[in-house]
Amino acid sequence: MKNKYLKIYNEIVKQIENGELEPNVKLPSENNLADKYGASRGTIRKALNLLSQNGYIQKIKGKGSIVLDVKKFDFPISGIVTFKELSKKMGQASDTTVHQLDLMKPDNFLKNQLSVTEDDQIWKVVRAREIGQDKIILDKDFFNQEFVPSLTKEICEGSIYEYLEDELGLEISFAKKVISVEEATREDKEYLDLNGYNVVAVVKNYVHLNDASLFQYTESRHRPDKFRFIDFSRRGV
Amino acid sequence: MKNKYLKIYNEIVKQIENGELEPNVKLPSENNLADKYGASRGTIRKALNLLSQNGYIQKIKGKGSIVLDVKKFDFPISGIVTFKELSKKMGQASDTTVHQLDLMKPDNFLKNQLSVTEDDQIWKVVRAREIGQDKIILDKDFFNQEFVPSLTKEICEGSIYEYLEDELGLEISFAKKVISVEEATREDKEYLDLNGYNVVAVVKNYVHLNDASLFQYTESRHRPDKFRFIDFSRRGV
DNA sequence: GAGTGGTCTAGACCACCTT
DNA sequence: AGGTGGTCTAGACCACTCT
Repeated sequence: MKNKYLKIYNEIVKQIENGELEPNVKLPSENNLADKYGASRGTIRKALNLLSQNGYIQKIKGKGSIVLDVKKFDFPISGIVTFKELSKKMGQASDTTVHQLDLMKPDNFLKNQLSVTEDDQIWKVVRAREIGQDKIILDKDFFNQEFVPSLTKEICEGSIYEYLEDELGLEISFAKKVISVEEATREDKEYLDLNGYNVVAVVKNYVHLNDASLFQYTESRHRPDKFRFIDFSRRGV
Repeated sequence: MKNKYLKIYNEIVKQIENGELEPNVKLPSENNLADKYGASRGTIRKALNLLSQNGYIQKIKGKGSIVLDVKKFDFPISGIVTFKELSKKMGQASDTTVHQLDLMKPDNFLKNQLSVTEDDQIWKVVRAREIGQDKIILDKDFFNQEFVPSLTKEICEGSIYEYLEDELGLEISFAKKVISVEEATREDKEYLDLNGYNVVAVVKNYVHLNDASLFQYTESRHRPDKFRFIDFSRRGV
């Protein structure tokens, strides 16, 4: 993290999360901060815009920037977050069971979801996620082998993302998520503790790399009473 | 719209949505665009970053910016979108039935959701939304009267947002949404065509004005098979 | 009128990719 | 080596808010 604006951003985030900067107090003005951090106003503005986008502050023209009550915005899953990060945030014991790990030819469904041809090979990973006592989430992951040459049970039991980013150096860039509610399949009922529910909340995730290529399709199927998705958005942009 | 970077952004958006700029083609370089639009590189970068955030392009360091396939990203409800905009996008006939429109004292639940005191008065609006043949969405809106002095049945049958923004000049700034799945209440069953479902997809929406004050709480309750929520997000920020 | 955030400019250096 | 996007600077003018 050598970027000055990121350092400034992170420092202020820490101060807000610590409580050093309390909700509703005003930040110093941009010119003030520029002096304080030895940066130009442009760099300060870049940091403040990040804070604004992520719901930490509100900028008001002619007045200043005020700190928002970030505690009221409990755990933000907005964006791309992995199961491991999530369960850590919730502070609960978690466990992963790998039910399937195969290299296969894409069927028609997958050829549609991932942009692959007949010849490509696809990794299929099916994992049940346990938080607290119950198996609550069924993750079905599909990777193009072109990007992920090898995959082991051990990797799947931990965080595949860590492996992809740290070991393989893949740079995940953006994702489209589609959230819906579907009837529970036989597979859902077999692998999850559905507690009598006959529907699941489904998050379909299309993950792209830095060069915009689509390399992963994921379906995350949640027991409805344990599902929450939080979205923070600003009007206009 | 007098901002130069917004004009440039909108021009390029139009070109992408028209098909003048096809997916996977490279945009001109930033220096090129700066000449072309008679702007500085900083202004061009502002426009391009907007395009990137909204899923129109992908910027790749050292190479250039490429156009993403925006048609694959069908209707994006990401962010704050009103029912009227949504039904227009889906190109279907739509209808709104106002079941309740009252000025009331806040109960404990509302005092928690909205930041109001005993003395404030709250508008409560309950509306059923029909798309196609079925009543699919039940909207329960709560406004602080401090911000919305008067409200009529006619306004509620159209778009409350248009009224708030155009007539009252309120500037909606940001919102937090929480998506979950809940058991259908007696109210849901009474006002909606639930088709046998006993759960609903619920979007709880906390809407803030420009000065960060919370002025509206909304619950949008959807029949599960008709519910979709789409989220586009970039990693890191 | 003084202070604030929003926009825009012109120039500089860097890391990265292509050739 | 030359082009590209990413960062940073210093200065300018504007619209808005407060007093």
